Amino acid sequence: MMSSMSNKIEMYLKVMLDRASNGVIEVQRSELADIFDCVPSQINYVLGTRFTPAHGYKVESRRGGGGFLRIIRLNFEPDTDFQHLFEEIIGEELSQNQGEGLIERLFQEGVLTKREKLILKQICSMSFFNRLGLEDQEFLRAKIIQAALATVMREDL
Amino acid sequence: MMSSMSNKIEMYLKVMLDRASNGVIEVQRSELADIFDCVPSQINYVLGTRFTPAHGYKVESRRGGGGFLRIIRLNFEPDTDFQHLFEEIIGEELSQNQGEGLIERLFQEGVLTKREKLILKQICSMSFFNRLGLEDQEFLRAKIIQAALATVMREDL
DNA sequence: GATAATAAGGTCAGTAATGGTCAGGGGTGA
DNA sequence: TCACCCCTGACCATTACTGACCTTATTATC
Repeated sequence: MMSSMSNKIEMYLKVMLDRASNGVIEVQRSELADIFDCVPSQINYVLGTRFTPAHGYKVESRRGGGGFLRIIRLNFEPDTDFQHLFEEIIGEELSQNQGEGLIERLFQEGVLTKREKLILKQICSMSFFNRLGLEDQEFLRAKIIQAALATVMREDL
Repeated sequence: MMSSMSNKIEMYLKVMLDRASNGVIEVQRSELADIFDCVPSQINYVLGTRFTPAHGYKVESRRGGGGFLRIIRLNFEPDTDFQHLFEEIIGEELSQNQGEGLIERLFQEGVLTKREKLILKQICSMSFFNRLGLEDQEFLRAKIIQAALATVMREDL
């Protein structure tokens, strides 16, 4: 059930982003918290767990009077970002949440098919990972996505 | 002889699955335990003994607030090659050669696309594996192929 | 200008709400 | 007796939510 408050807030923001022509929206944290009847810091929780760079979003903000949150959907330029992603983001370590976010994003961008997305998500969430230390888990996730990307990037397919 | 509680829970879930249009249901463990007046862990027992890939089902879950169990029916009949395949590789360990052979076979049988085959081979030959002991390596390979196979057989794809 | 008041948003530790695991007890039939 | 289910409960792991306290920007006042 996708019905936790965090999920609702996430969907609400994504609908707003879809409606915005340029993939950028600005909202006020306190106003959003009012709409969903939650504490303001819950908004930060949602942003921190669902709108990270790995998920394909960037968040900017400003405090004080006239403050705001600006959520930017990063657009994916296949020719440049693909290579960039492969080399830089994925060389690091990925939490499960970030890994799934990245896989989902690659699907949204048409890089992976739905089946491939589900296979990779499944592999990245295998219980086997629990045997490993946290660092190894995150490294392995990164390597798995990297391996998949390396294959998908091949030109002879 | 009275049907055991596990049998009742099993039937209940299978009726729900029949009613669901796409062979997928989501339930809450604690809610189900409440309905049958049993401890929550009994639900895990039922899932672990009756809803495995070898039985033609796959279970995904999420912990924490808003958590759930998702039961997915797989798209193959009992007593077919696929069932035997699952039984074969469950709990087994696969050398790199065996792993690649199995992946190749699944491709030949039309279960995996060419891209999926290459992705899985790439993953199974990652250098990361060298950090692990031989036993872990082989176990991980088996788990990866199981995960991919179970995913690809989902009814809702 | 300098300063105080006001109006945002940020952080983090703690609590609540889920599901997972495992060792063990209790039947039941061969 | 022994093997095999079924069932339980204590303890663990993960995700969601809250509130107290902190930082920064703008605006009003002197």
